[in-house]
Amino acid sequence: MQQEVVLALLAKEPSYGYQLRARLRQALGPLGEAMNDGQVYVTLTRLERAGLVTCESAPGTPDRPDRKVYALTAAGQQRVSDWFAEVSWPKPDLAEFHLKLLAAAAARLADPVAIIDAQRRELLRRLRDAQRAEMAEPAGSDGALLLEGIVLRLQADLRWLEACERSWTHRRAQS
Amino acid sequence: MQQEVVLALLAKEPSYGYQLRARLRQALGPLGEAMNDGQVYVTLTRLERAGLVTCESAPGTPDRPDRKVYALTAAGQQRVSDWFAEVSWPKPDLAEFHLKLLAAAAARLADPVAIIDAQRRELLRRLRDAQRAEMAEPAGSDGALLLEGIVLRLQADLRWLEACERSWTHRRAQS
DNA sequence: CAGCAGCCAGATAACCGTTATCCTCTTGCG
DNA sequence: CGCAAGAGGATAACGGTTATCTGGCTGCTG
Repeated sequence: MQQEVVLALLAKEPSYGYQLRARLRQALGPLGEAMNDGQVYVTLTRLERAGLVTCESAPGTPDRPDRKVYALTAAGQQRVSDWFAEVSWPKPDLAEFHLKLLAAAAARLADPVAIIDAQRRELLRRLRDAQRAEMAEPAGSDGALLLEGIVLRLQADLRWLEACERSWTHRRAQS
Repeated sequence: MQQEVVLALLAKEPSYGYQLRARLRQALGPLGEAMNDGQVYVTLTRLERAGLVTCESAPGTPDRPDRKVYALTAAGQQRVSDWFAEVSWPKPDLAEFHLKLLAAAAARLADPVAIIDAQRRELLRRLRDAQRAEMAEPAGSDGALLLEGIVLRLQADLRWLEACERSWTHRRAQS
């Protein structure tokens, strides 16, 4: 999942860990902060062990410490091509929240409607944050496009929360 | 993430592995098929090791094999209450697709617009499936509510894909 | 110039979720 | 009887996340 991203970056040109991190940050915009820096190195070693990349030590400039330059193998090239050909999409993940509501009602430990309200406030907060971040990005940039997707999804989630609230207030009235 | 769900089920009443699996399946509706059966047992052993549940062997009926009945400890109760009080929401995860487009363009190994088209066809297919599954569920049921959320999200994702396509065709025209 | 903060580059380990596979025991059925 | 299917449970391999550690180099400041 993350491996393919790193492979694709290497498909453009061989590179070393820190440079890959920087390119990833730039491509993700403000969301790049959520990414873990160390994971790039973990991923690279695993890719090397899997035979998808090769590593070559390069002394670099005399003032810089040595770096390990990674490059794709033939198998790595194939993997990148396969990735581009494949369709996939993040899973629902709404299920967890849904189960939370059912469990809260069953255990009588919390009010589902109150949980929904708290969740909506949180999502509204995130929506404001995302919209503000979108405004701060230059129009038409990569980061702005990604943030637009986040905003659309948050809005869809908010509408679902309203449906949840209708359903649960109705159940509460019936019980 | 999954631990809290299992804990909350146990908060309603002590239970054993297979029963928990069945209750989870019922609560998730047709999406329950995507759940891994084995994970329930893995989660239970971890919860026991963490001191959140206790396990007691019960001989059950003479014709049934023995089962291990799990129950919440005081620490487990606390954890469930904390979970109900907490707000969280699944991460974006749009980033992976976004990086795929950038990488495809940079490496010149695939056409971003073609990737977007393929993705949209896939999402449209899933949207149809989800809507059909929603119709098959009894109206107002738990499964139907969850599927409604999936549908709303898919529609939001499709609108984002359209924005992506506009952006990328524009870039292609400029290059 | 000395010293220290801070960044570059990389490594390690713990934890968690996913998947696949294996096991025993029981029930139903031809 | 023999066998498939399901109930109930366990295990191992793999991948992603997070936190933390190490050196070496930069640049600022007193």
